[in-house]
Parts: sequence; structure tokens; C-alpha cells
Amino acid sequence: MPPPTKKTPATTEAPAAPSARAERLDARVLEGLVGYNARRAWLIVSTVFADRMAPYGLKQIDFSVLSLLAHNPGATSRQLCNTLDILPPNLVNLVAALDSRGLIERRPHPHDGRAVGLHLTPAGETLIREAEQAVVQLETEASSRLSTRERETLIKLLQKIYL
Amino acid sequence: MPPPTKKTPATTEAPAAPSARAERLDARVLEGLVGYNARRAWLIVSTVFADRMAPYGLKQIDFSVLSLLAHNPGATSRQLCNTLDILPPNLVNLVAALDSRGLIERRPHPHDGRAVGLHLTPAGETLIREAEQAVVQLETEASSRLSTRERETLIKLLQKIYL
DNA sequence: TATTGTTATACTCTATAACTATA
DNA sequence: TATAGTTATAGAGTATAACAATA
Repeated sequence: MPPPTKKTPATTEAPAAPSARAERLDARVLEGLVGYNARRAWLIVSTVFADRMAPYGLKQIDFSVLSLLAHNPGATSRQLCNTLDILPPNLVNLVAALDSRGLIERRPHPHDGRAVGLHLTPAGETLIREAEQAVVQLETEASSRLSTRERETLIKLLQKIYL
Repeated sequence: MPPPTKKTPATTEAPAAPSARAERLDARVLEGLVGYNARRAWLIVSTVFADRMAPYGLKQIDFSVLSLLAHNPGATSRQLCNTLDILPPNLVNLVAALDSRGLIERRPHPHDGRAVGLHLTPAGETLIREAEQAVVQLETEASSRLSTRERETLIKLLQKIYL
């Protein structure tokens, strides 16, 4: 994307006038990297996410766990870890906190005495239903400069990398 | 993207057979979110990045700083912070470490006695030149399931979110 | 008064080793 | 022996407040 040729990018841009201070640096090499751009985009979305989910008391990981449990009742910690690519020790306190808040319930696993099946409580069901709607809304706003078609394309391309 | 209707996604998928253990959970709601996908994709690329950059002793942030200085000689810490969206206190040790390694040099700023202009040393120039080539290579591999055209589209769409 | 760079510090996130109880 | 869940802990990464030197 950033060839040696000095071409004006899509956004309107002054030719790097020697202003007093705080002039922007040439970051075209970094802006040609998938990793850099994915991180920057995620940073924006996650900031909006954090703001909008604060009223629900949910961080991204909390939302992911509750949403997963809403569509996979009785899932185990191990399954959540595998799906979300997080380590078991880092899920323990998280699940305990959601339990303390009365959003989820731990029940003995039907087939495996070691495992614990996780289930949403009615309060958890209600919360995640509202939160999921809020997230869809916030995602639409955070990607408001993309058309529906472009947003679908973006997601499809991102999944080609990690799925 | 994930409507209540149970429709088979694009990828071939068995109907969630009740296997012994470790079955995959239904994550279609999360997989319909830009934030979730951007983070998952970034995680993959950054893992490859960490592996390949280890021989150079460079983390992502180190690479970003050196690459920026390569194309913006004499840039200040403040400018690096603005461009990379990091906080000044978190750049101090990083710049000090690159200085200790003899990769960059701090020179008094020509117009501002408070600021310090950062410059690559010859060793830093050599290192970042090799590292940039390695990163281009690693990026191509990490996104090998994308065509060149798709990769450009992906980056363009990501930039529409954060730029 | 405002800004650059810095110190100290705290909080979150992520990672590893080791234990227990079940299988 | 292997796995699910847990504990304790260490290391990154990221955040705020406060200070000195200069503008």
C-alpha cells in the first residue's frame, strides 16, 4: 500500500507544512501492515465498547462469556477457553465474579464429575439480551463509515486470517 | 449478521455432533462483530510477528518506533506518542532501551530546548531495513489466505474505522 | 501559563507452574 | 496417565498524578 511514490492519500492532506509543533509523522509503512491496522481499528471499537457497556458492568470478555453461554447453555470453562483462546487460570475469577453477581450458575456436569456446566440465570438472560442489542448498535456506529456490504466484507476477510 | 434463523454459515459445518469432549461452541454472534474479529486476526498476526522478530530483539512497539524514525529522522517522543497513540510515560523506558542498544541517538532539538530529536544510528538503520523486509514477508505469510487485492481491501476497510 | 520529558506507581491483561479431584 | 478446574504468581501493557526544565 505505501509505495515509495509520494501520492496523496484519500483524505485531504496538506504537504506536511513545517508547522510550529505537533505535526503528524509519515506512518505509511505501518499503515501498509495488516497487524498494525487491525490493532488500531480494534482499539477504536473497543473504546466505544467499553463506554457503552459500562452501564451493564460488562467488559469485552464478560460479554463474550455471557453471549457464548446464552447460545451454548451448560458449556464448560474449558470450552469457553478453547473458543475464546484464553487460558483457564484467567477465566476463574471472571466466572466467579459473574456467579457472585447472580448472572450465571454452576451446575454439576451430567456426564463428567470433574466439569461444571455454566448456565445463565434469568437475570443473566435479560442482561445479555439487552447487552447484545447495545453491542449491535455500538458496532454499527463504530463502523459508520462502512456500508453494510463493506462491513460484511471486512469481517469475512478478517476471518480468513484467524479462522 | 447472526440472525435468529438457524442458517448454515459459509464454512462447511457438521451439525454439532455430540462428540466425547472438546466440541466447539456456537460463536456466531461474536463472529458477526468487527471488534471481535479484528482482535482475533490481530492476535494471529502478532503471534507470527513476535516469533519472527525475536531474532532482531524487536517487539511490535520497538519496530513501530524504529520504522517511524527511519522515515521521520529527528522526530520527538511527543510526535511518536501522537502517531502511535501511546502515552509519554510508556515510551520513556522504550526509547532508553533502544538508546542503550545503540540503535538510536538523542540529539538536542534545533528549535526547542525542551524537546529531544531522535535519530537512528547506522546500526539502527541496518537493523530496521532488515526488520522491515522480514515484516513484509511475515505479513504476507500471515495473510496467505488473502489475495493481494483482498489484503489491500482489508487494510482500506480497517482504516475507514480508525483513520 | 502551557508543553516536553520524566519518575513513580497502580491497575489490567496475559502467562506459567503446580496442586486437587475426577476420569 | 490424562483432563477440568483451581491457586498463586510473575510479567507485560496501559493508565494517572506530579515534577523539572523550557517555551
